[in-house]
Amino acid sequence: MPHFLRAHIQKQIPLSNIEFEAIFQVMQRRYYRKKELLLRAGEPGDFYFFIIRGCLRTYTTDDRKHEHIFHMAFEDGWATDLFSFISGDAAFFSIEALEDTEVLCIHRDDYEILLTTYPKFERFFRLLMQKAYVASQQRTMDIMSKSAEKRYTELMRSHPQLELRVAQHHIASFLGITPEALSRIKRGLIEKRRTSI
Amino acid sequence: MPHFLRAHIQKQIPLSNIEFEAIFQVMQRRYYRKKELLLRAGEPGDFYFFIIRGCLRTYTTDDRKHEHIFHMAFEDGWATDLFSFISGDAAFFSIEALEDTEVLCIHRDDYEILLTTYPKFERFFRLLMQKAYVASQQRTMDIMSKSAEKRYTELMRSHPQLELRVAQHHIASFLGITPEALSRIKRGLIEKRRTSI
DNA sequence: TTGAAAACTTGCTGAACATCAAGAATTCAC
DNA sequence: GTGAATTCTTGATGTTCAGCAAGTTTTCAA
Repeated sequence: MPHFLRAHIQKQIPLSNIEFEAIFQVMQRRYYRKKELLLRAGEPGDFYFFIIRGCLRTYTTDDRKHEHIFHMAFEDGWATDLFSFISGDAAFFSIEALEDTEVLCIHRDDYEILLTTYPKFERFFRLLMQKAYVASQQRTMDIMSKSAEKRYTELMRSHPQLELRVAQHHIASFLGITPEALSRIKRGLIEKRRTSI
Repeated sequence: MPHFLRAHIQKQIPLSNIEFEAIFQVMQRRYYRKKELLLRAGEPGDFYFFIIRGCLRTYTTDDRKHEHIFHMAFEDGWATDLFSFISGDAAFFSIEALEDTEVLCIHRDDYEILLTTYPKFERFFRLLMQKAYVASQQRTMDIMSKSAEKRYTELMRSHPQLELRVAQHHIASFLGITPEALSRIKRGLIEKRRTSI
């Protein structure tokens, strides 16, 4: 599996063998079963997870026991509670495997050492953070300015594989609506298509 | 004004004179009048703005001509359309001065050169991105899981200075609601306090 | 394979907030 | 200082989506 990580990093920056060895040595390989938690809200989120195979959801549970999915990640993606990862404080998010999932994970301490030792990784993670921040911005603005139906159709267009791999109530949670609302939106879209043909 | 920027950076990382000179040399000082645009959506966002004095709002205008504020920044804060800044593509956000504002701004090209030349700045901006991303995460989750009233009271608690410097309809837009809705929320809170005393 | 659990759908009702319109208060430019 | 523009408030009404309950379909584990 090392080559997956290497290929992933080299999409952003060139990497020498020495540098790759440095990161690969501190990344632990782990396996999680479907429905298993990688992180429980309230506990410290000590690891940054890189997904080799499978799927993770990052979510919160509010005071009314309702879950809200912030992020879903697949192969070649990353997941963590970033606040907890950088501070060591209690995590706000939980992370759950939506499929049997294989990850490489790096501990906060190793991350700090790696980045101060190798400027290349400082650069790599700066680029990663920039992209994640841009994606989060876009998500915030979508929720503020677009209807649930529009968010759903755009998500299906940009990530058609989601429907195949993720339960509908998780997609609803990611969109910020209830499963019932999503069910009705889908019916509405089918109606629309039927009457316009 | 150099010392403002230097103090700001040194909150995160130590800085030599040479390094500070390197960044200060490529940061242009600019002044904007209240209501003036620093960036217009659709044009490329070539600069990253550091605020010395004043206040900026970063917002979008949707297809129904409604504005949605993504971010407000004050002294010691940064503002840009990050996607446009890193890609050179058309900006999604506009940026407007809410007060007479004085900034130091760095051009995309200088930013790239600075970060590849000085790993310290790679680190500084990595830390800046991390914090911005965490804040954006929190904002997304607040909008998804909290009522407008709760978001308002929490915002006033965490940023009491906002009410003094920013028009109420801008606060409403930042909260993701209409000015009318915020006006009613405020009345409701006063009612609550009155009846509970 | 089958029974239980989970996921999805549907109808009904309600809450939160948007929209529109109009008046009151405040701010701003000259 | 004064009129115009902007901002804030309030009321009436509408839309979107949440909440709840019950039925159906699908998935999963023994």
